[in-house]
Amino acid sequence: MRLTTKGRYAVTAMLDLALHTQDGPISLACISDRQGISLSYLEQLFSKLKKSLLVMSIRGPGGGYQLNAQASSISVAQIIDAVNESIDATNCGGSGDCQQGDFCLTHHLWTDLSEQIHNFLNGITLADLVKRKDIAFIAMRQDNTQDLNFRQNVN
Amino acid sequence: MRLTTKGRYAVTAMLDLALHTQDGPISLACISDRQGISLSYLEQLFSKLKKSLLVMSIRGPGGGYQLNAQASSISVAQIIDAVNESIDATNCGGSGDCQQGDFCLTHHLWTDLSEQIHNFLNGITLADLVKRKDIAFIAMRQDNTQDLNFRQNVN
DNA sequence: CTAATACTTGACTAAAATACTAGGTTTATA
DNA sequence: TATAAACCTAGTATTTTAGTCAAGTATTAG
Repeated sequence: MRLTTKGRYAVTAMLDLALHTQDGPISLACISDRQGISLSYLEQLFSKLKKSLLVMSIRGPGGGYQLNAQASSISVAQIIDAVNESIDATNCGGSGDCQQGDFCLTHHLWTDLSEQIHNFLNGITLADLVKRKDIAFIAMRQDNTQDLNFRQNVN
Repeated sequence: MRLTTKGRYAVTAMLDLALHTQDGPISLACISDRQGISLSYLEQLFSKLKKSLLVMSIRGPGGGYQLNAQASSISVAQIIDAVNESIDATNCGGSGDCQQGDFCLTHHLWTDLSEQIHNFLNGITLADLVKRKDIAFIAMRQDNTQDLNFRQNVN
C-alpha cells in the first residue's frame, strides 16, 4: 500500500464523480477544470480505474465517466490500489528466507503494518467521505450560503 | 501523510533499533547490513530522525544510534512525518477559497481522510509492532528454532 | 597523543515515478 | 456531417527516490 499524490488525485477524481452521480456522465474535461488536474493525466488514471472496474465510460458527445458501483461499495483502498502498482517491500520476494533472523523479521513487521493500513482504508468508502462533508465543510467555510442548496442535491 | 518506500525504510530502521535496544548503541553500518539499506541513505534518514528527536546518537568508537524514547511512545506516524516533508494537498494553500464549491470540497474531503490515516498511524507504536512479531513471525517461518532464543532477549 | 571509529554535511548522480504535452483514432450524438 | 467525448500512443519535463562520494568533525581506545 503506497500513498502518494497519484493516489490522492485518483481519490479526488472519484470523489468528484461521487458528488455528481445525479448529473449523468461526467467528462474528464469537467473534472480537470474543477479539480485542477491535467486532462491527459486524468486519462491515464481513468484508464486504470476502468480496468479495475471502478468506473464505466460512455463515449461520444455528452459522454463521460460514472461510478461503476454504489459509492458505498467503493473503498479508498480499491482506488489507490487501482492506480499504484503494488510493490514488494521485502528483499526476498516474500519467500521469507532472505537472511535468517532480523532482516526478514523487520520486513515482515512492515508488511504486517502495511496490511493494517490497507484494511483501514478498505473500511472507508466514497459514501463515507461524502456523508461526512456536510459537517466538515460547513465548519471550514463561513460564507457557504450558496453552497447549501447545491449540497442538498448530492447523495 | 505520504506512504512511500522512503517511509518504509525509516520504519524498518527504527524497528531494527527497537529490536536491539538492549545491545547498546547500534551503528548505521550494522543496520545497513541487516536491513539491506545503503549506509549513506541511512545517514540521510537518520539526520532527519535525529532532528525530530526520535533517535539520539553516540559518537566515537562503539557509538551509534538509540531510540530517544520508549518504543511504546514512538508512533509510526511520527517516523514517517520525520522523513517525508509534508505536502499541501490543496491548490489554495489550505485557505479554502480556491474556486468556490466543488474544487475546495473534494480537497477538503481528501485532507479529512488524510487526517484519519494520520491518526490511525499515530495509534501504532514501535512497541506494538515488536510485540506482535512473535505470533506473526512464527506463523511465517517453519524453521525458527535458533531464532527463539534470540527473540527472548528482545524487548 | 594518535589512530581508528563513527557521525555530519553537502554536493552530486542515476534511476524511477510523476505530471503533463501533443497528436492522433474511434465512437456516438445532434 | 460536425462535434464532443473517450481512448490511445509516444514523448518529455520535473520531482522524488536512492544512492555515491568526499571532506570534514567528534570521540575514545590504546
